[in-house]
Amino acid sequence: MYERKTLPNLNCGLDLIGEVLYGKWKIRLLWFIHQGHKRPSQLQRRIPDAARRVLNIQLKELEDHELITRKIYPVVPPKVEYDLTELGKTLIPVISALGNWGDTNEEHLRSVILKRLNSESGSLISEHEAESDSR
Amino acid sequence: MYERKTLPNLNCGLDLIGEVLYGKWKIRLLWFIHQGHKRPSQLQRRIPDAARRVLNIQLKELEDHELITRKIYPVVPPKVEYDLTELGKTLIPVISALGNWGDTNEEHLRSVILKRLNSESGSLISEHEAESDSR
DNA sequence: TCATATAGGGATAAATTAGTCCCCTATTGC
DNA sequence: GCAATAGGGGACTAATTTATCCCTATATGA
Repeated sequence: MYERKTLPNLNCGLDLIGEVLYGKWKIRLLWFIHQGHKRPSQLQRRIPDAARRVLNIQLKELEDHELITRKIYPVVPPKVEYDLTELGKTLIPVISALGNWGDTNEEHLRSVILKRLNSESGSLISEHEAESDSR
Repeated sequence: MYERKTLPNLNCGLDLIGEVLYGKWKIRLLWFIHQGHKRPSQLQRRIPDAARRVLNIQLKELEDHELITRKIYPVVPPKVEYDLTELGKTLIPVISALGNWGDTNEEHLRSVILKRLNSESGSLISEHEAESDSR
């Protein structure tokens, strides 16, 4: 396992929430679990861009941080279910606020993000290509 | 400059906000600017753990994403001031919600974060050392 | 017998982010 | 001239996070 070389800051609330929420897929995992997609395979289907391995690791971290619980049913084939803990549930309104802000400003955000990407020279994709599926 | 090799997901609001808010110090930068610490040197004093270089880079990203503006006064020695844009201002309540959640659950979070760090084997620091300044 | 589904993990590589070092500009003050 | 102040940036390295590849186990169905 990877071993940290520097200690995280844990001074204020923002440090703390950052520590448990950073991770490319964590917020989505919490959200989908909240929506009732509790089994690993369901979550993987909802987040197809993430590698299985990575979801497992981030789920484990969420569990270690006590935002979700992991229940193993002793059946074959194996069955596992995640649920939000009480603490995890209190995070839902916050995540919801984040998502709403993003949705509200969707156009603007997509535009400035793509603008920045394109000006990075290599230009992975043009702003045009991004909208029309010309292939 | 570093050039991305994979495109970010920009499907939903959570993807979008993630794209503009990820970065170790960005949320704090927005927060402190909101509090009136507008000049680079002031921000650096408020966030001493961050390297100057890194703050500059993240400030530039926030500017590119139009969450802050950068005003240069043509004086010597140079003077620069950052301000939140209208869009940036709408993010303040969300950041505030994040911080409040972290503050509210401070004890629990610090405890589980440290527990996880310690169990990573190397044990950078003991839960004890963390609280008493025994040196 | 072989493929499928379910859940998971070790080793390793690639991508990304953060941090360090050193240098530049121009003025005021000693 | 030299130091301090204020704000930056290039080149490079280190830290961290994400992704890939491949392997385990068991029961069911074709």
